[in-house]
Amino acid sequence: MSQKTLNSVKSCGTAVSCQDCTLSSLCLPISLDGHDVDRLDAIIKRGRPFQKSHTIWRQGDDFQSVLAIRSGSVKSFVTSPSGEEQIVGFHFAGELIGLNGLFKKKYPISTVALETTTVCDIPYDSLDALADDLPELRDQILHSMSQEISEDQQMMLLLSKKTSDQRLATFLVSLSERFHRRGYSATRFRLTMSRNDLGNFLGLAVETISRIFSKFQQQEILRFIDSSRDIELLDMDTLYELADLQDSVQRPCGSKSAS
Amino acid sequence: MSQKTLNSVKSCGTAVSCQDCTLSSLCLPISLDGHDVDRLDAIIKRGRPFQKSHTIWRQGDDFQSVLAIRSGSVKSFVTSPSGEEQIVGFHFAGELIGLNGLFKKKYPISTVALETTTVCDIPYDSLDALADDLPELRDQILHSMSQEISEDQQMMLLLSKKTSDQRLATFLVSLSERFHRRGYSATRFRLTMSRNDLGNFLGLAVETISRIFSKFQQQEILRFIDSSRDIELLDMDTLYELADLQDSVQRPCGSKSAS
DNA sequence: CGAACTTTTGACAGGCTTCAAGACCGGTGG
DNA sequence: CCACCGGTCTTGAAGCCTGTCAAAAGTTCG
Repeated sequence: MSQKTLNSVKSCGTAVSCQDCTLSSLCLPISLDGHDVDRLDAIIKRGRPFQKSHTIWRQGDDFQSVLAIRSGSVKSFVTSPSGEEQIVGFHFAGELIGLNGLFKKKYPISTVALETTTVCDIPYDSLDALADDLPELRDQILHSMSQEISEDQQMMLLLSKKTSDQRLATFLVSLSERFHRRGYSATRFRLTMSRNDLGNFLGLAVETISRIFSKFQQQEILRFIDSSRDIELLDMDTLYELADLQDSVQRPCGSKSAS
Repeated sequence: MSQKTLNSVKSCGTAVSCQDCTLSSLCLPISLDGHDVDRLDAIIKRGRPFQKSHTIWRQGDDFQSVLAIRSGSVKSFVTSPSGEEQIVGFHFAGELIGLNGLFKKKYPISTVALETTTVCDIPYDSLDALADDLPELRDQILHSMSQEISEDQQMMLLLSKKTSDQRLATFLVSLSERFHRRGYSATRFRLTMSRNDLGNFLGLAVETISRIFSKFQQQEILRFIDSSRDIELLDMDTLYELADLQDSVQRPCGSKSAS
């Protein structure tokens, strides 16, 4: 295994500083000079890991801080008054969560750990004060929120217009690109969420997810390795064709067969 | 008609200033003192109205400005590579559009006028410069984007989990609250979008929309006045029950029958 | 007043959900 | 080490909600 595997954030013990953190270029890719990083470093708290299924915050909780995920993964969901839940996103190492709580000072969504997950805690008060002085940080926050809006709108298109096959293909391709961008394999990774979560997120029944995975395996579009959670994507061309995705960045693995 | 009607923005000729505009409290509800309003006023351009079906900007166009809608209404949609369109929002007088273009400096969605529509044009360069000095304006922008995220996530829940009846009820209740908040009638308004647009937005076929409207009329939940675009909501209780909405603000018209 | 478009209504079909049952998996304790 | 147990995942059969196709009725506007 020459590829680094997920969830192995190098030397991220409680004592490590932002400057030394392997995620620094991911979680806050802003052009802070040494002094600024120190200031950010000073306000960040590093707590103990969250266990699988732990609720990190609940919809309606008072907004306290933004979290940078250092390892592990989480799901975020909204709950309707009648109790129906809709997963609106999965987040992995190197991603920032909780930003949209700063409007109304309450978290608008619940967030739960999908596996053992470690985070950096950035208390809002300090972040707010720091942002006043740092235009780059403000831009970074705007950037994150803007991107979230675009992603959510792509999800609306998916939920409104795509067939079940296309939905699953879109999801896999998106995950693939996301992992690739962070330096992990684009074709082989672990699905840390259950089939249930996947179905919920994609607007499909669990059984449908399962059936499509079976079909995709038959068609040799993908395969599972050992468990039903470790996946290898075999036919990216077909997946991309099905996904009909906005060219987010660029196809990570090879060019399309013809072009 | 004691109620003011939609699209009648009092004395909003090309010469009116922000200070005198009847929308000022809506489009930029920020605590600017007189001097600041003058500065904002100076950078705003008031163009001629857009005609129905006019494309205000297209997905991928260079980001130039944010628009405040003074009268009329628009639809915004994303387009997938294969050409499928998904309407992601409708916007009415007093609302700000185009904000999420400031990430990537391109508009991520297309926007088209649903009827004759007038706007105030706020060029980005000047807005950006102004925002540097005005924390309130920055907060307002963050606030808008944060709200958009929450709304989009509610739409994901709708598209993923709700039946066609619930979707239409949710839409009507949302519109009702939106109009009410802006001082218009909560029970009687004009649907400026076509059944087609409505179906597209709600993830349903045009025919389904039409059928549900017919059913709702039979059940005396609503009725149409003169045309198929002018609607009156008769049974808000049933609509709210169907909608299963997050208590956005508060029921505008009367309390629920029991409580 | 007619052409083009929007809206409505009906009949039918299909994709996905629901219901049900069995297989598989991971963790625990004897 | 292996049997057991709860949960997850898979697979099959049946049914329903909504989409599709088709045509008529209504609306808009030159």
